[in-house]
Amino acid sequence: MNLTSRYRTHTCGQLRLEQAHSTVTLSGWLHNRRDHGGVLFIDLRDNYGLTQVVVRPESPLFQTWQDLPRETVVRIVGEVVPRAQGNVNPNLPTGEIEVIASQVEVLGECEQLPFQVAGNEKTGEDLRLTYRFLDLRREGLHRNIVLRAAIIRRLRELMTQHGFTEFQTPILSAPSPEGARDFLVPSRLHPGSFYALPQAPQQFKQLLMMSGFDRYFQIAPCFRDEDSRADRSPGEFYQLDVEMSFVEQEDVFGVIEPVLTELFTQFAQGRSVPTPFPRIAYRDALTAYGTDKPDLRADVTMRDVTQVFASTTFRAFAGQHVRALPVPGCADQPRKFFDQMESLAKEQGAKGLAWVKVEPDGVSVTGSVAKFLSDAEREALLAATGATAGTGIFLAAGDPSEVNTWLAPVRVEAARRTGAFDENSFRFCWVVDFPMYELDDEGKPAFSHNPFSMPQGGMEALTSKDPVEILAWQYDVVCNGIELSSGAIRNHRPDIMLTAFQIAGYPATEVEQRFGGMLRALRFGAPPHGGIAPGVDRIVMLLADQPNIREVIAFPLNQQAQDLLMGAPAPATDRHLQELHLQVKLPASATKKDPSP
RNA sequence: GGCCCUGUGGCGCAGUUUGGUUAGCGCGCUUCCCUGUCAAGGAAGAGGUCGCGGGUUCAAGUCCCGUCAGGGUCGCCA
Repeated sequence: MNLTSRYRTHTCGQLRLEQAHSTVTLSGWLHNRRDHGGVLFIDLRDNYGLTQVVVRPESPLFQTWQDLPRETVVRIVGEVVPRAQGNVNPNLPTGEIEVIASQVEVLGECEQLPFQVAGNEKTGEDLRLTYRFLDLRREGLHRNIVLRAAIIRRLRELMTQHGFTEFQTPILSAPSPEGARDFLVPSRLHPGSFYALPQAPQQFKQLLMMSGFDRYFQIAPCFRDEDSRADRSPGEFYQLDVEMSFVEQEDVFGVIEPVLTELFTQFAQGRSVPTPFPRIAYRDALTAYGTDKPDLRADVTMRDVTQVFASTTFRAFAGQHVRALPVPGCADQPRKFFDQMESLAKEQGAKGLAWVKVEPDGVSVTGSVAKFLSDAEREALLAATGATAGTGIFLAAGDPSEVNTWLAPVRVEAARRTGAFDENSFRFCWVVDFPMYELDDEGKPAFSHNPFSMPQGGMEALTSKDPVEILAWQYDVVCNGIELSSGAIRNHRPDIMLTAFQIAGYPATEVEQRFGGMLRALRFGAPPHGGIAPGVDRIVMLLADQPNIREVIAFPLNQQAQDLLMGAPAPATDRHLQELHLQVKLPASATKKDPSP
């Protein structure tokens, strides 16, 4: 690798004692200046590191250097000298040397900064996004983006080693039949018609399996017009899109689990990656963790204790589904702890959160609902939860579709507070056995997740079972409570697909009309196949230990899906609209901000 | 679309609960001092219609109403 040019003989992270007494040229940004009056220290920064440049008052450059604002881009020529004993900076790779500058040339001037690049001062995110190029110079974000590149490079290597071939699939494509909102692109050649940006290359990768390529992968851009979250960027994201022919569910796991394990171990920086990944059935995940993306770092689980309160006289629990969350080690937790857990549950929509604490005798309990429990209920509750002295038990009662959700954040936070939480590991799991159908508002079966998944049991299950009892060959891989990916063994049999859609209320004619391309391909010799698509941004977010996905994306949109730096989206010019045969009709809400006189 | 939090010099924050003299602090910026710092140190200084509009009051950064903006979250994300 040769990085030298007129502008530099070395990078700012390169010089060591062995280059001492040689003349070098460096270019970079003026990171920081320490002016001692009689001696001036400059930190020069580039992508590779920092080098200390020294200027003395007898130098003709002294005044120039004193006047240069931070973040000015300069080229310097100087002599590398070893630092005196005691002046070595052990925190800096280049800390054993410094450069005595003899020439300086300003390559790029810098105006007053909106925020400081040096250091780790907090800054509002909208300002950071407006000046993203400055933000990206800062150490933390810069490092995240470099890490992202290293992770993606390693993913390519690992996938190639496993026999996968990398593809590119269209960006201008057809609207997705199901799912999130599409981004549409108007067609100039076909007035009134639109392309859609792909929400995922789902159909293309299946078609590639039918084309005989056997193992496909792509670092695939995906576009969804949905609202953002801390772990979900609005508009666009990347996924490691994978598809394999002649496989069953365990064969997909057998490839992806080693890839994720190897990737995470390499970049884990001391954190452990326990294997094998546990397989948790969807229904069990809801019961034990209150969510289908459990954070296994929290070492406590919920229990269904509806039976304990089957004949209770306590009105809040009577006739309800009751879930218990036993949390050991609560003996010393103050009342405030329990109150805070209750507010967590309330944020999820719970009306309240009951709790009791087992006293040192291991038998009696105190707490918000202690006086409402009969002796029999108390004993049954302790037995059902395995609670012993000092265990706090949180209790939520209500509709089965809601109670789990209320306790989910309590489970994680209570574990964190009581030390039953493993901060230093990546805890993966496979969530499996998703239901194929669920009942909609009118009580009719509807696809609960992916309509193109193969039902477990195939045609026989579809024709003989109650739809809500049918499971799909569909799975998620979850790490530390973050859903990295969904995946499935696909339905490659047209007859089974038509029957599956029929159960969800779609007549064959409609399926033929909407998914004709896919059905046609299935009729010309489709291999059994399946795949998965872990989110690249979320992987980087986990490995960079960032709570927000925008910290691992160079140029993310803000929550309103705007690019504050480039000014997108923006109104189209009249010429654009004319070429595309479009007229803009603004909603009332968009015009009221600018009332005409 | 709903809910929660936030909005005070260039940047980050305190002050708002309980209205009351000149709105504080840190960083940055300007000027000066300083020959070994690496978050350099010291002295002085500039910089604010407290997001915007309306209201209550003798008096509003502080209370009330509305509105805008940013973040989080629910819906949504097959």
